[in-house]
Amino acid sequence: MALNLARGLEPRSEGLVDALREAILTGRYAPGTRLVQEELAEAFGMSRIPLREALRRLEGEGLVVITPNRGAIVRPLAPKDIVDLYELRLALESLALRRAAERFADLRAATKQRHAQARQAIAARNLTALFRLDRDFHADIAAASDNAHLVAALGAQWSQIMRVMHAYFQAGDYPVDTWDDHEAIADAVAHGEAELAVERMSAHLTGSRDRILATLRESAAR
Amino acid sequence: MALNLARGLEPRSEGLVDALREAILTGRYAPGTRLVQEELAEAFGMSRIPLREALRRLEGEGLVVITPNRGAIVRPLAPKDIVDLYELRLALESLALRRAAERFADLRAATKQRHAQARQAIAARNLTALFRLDRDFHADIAAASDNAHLVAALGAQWSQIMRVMHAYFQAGDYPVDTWDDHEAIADAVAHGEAELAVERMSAHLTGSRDRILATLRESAAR
DNA sequence: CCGGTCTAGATTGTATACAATTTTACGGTG
DNA sequence: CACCGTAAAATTGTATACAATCTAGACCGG
Repeated sequence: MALNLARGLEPRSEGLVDALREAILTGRYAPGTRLVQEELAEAFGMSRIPLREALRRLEGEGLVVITPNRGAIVRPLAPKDIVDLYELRLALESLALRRAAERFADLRAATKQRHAQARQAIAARNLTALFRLDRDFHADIAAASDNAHLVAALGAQWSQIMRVMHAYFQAGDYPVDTWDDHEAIADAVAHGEAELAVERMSAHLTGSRDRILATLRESAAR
Repeated sequence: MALNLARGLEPRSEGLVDALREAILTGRYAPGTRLVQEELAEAFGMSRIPLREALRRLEGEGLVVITPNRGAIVRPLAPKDIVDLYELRLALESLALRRAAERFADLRAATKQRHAQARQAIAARNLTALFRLDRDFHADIAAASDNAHLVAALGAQWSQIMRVMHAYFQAGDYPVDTWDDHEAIADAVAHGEAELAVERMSAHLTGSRDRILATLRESAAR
């Protein structure tokens, strides 16, 4: 009975959903990629039954599109999707910021720490770490809203955006001033200045969105 | 060549997801209800394989909670969930209204027509029809926003609220002034007065939310 | 009576096998 | 060469069977 703890005790499909989601979010399965059941089942070392269940789960999350009798693909994302997603996201983040500012949530220390870690990650060209640090900031704000459904909605939105970024970004593309923006937003929240925080978030997201759109156009042109 | 529109030709799990979702949304399976696979498979006339896939799909949509080796239940909803959902919903509806007002979307005729149909439904004590008419108004606004992701987010939110209402409402509980509110909102949108529309929506939703919370408390007390 | 085993039944998890459908490859025809 | 039918291969859909796990109740010692 060696390492049965990691996998042996829980159903196969449990870890599988996370593994598949991770692979889709990190772009290992890029938008539009066909997900052939037997290949995946082989790759993850199980039969097609739990695999199919995992695909249905991800279909429900909006990460996968399943067409009857024709199989599953990673949900494609058009430029219009990016625009729509960011529009939606600003509304969600604004709500989160207002709720966080109401209770004077103080994320300044954590944000500052992430800023330092980000410098290291940039030096090391560690794109994955940068994404994670970025996500953590926004997740902290969402959590500070104390609204589980808002957290879920923001999480779903982040997943979609993340897929494009991982698919088309290089380490150099990551905007340097991200972390300054974050600190400015955390400051406003800590002082209870919700509308200032929202304004800063709006600028932050617009910049981020336009950079993604530009990168997407570049990739399409090549 | 041949049109494969026929229902009989598509996989069993397709119609199944819709049937199960419908049953959950209409409260036939109320929040907290255990969903035993063999029972359901029997009821829908198929084996557990497609049924399990449907449950996973609904899990991804947030309507069902699956615990490993212990089965699925209809996701429970606490009063706090209602509050959070309405807070989220107002943010989403506001965004939709602003986008709809930008393009002076004119929903007045459709809204007026639904008002008339609602009168009949009230007279006939047809609660299901009332819910559908209510949903159609909000779905129209969402559609007018021309943002597919916003539509999806609003749809998910509506599903959650709908479950509580179906579970605890009687026909008499449905607020009469709903349809006047809708017409007032449609008027503001048609005139491009976004902020007025938002203000009216806010009042509309607050009233709706408080009525649900009151009904919920009543049910709990009994 | 209380709290703790322990076993039988109920229920979930998944591999296998096969049916249904789509895709691909191919040879004939104009 | 393009255009079809058509059969083979690939792929998806699902029923069955069995293993793994949980649940409920009987039983027992305290």
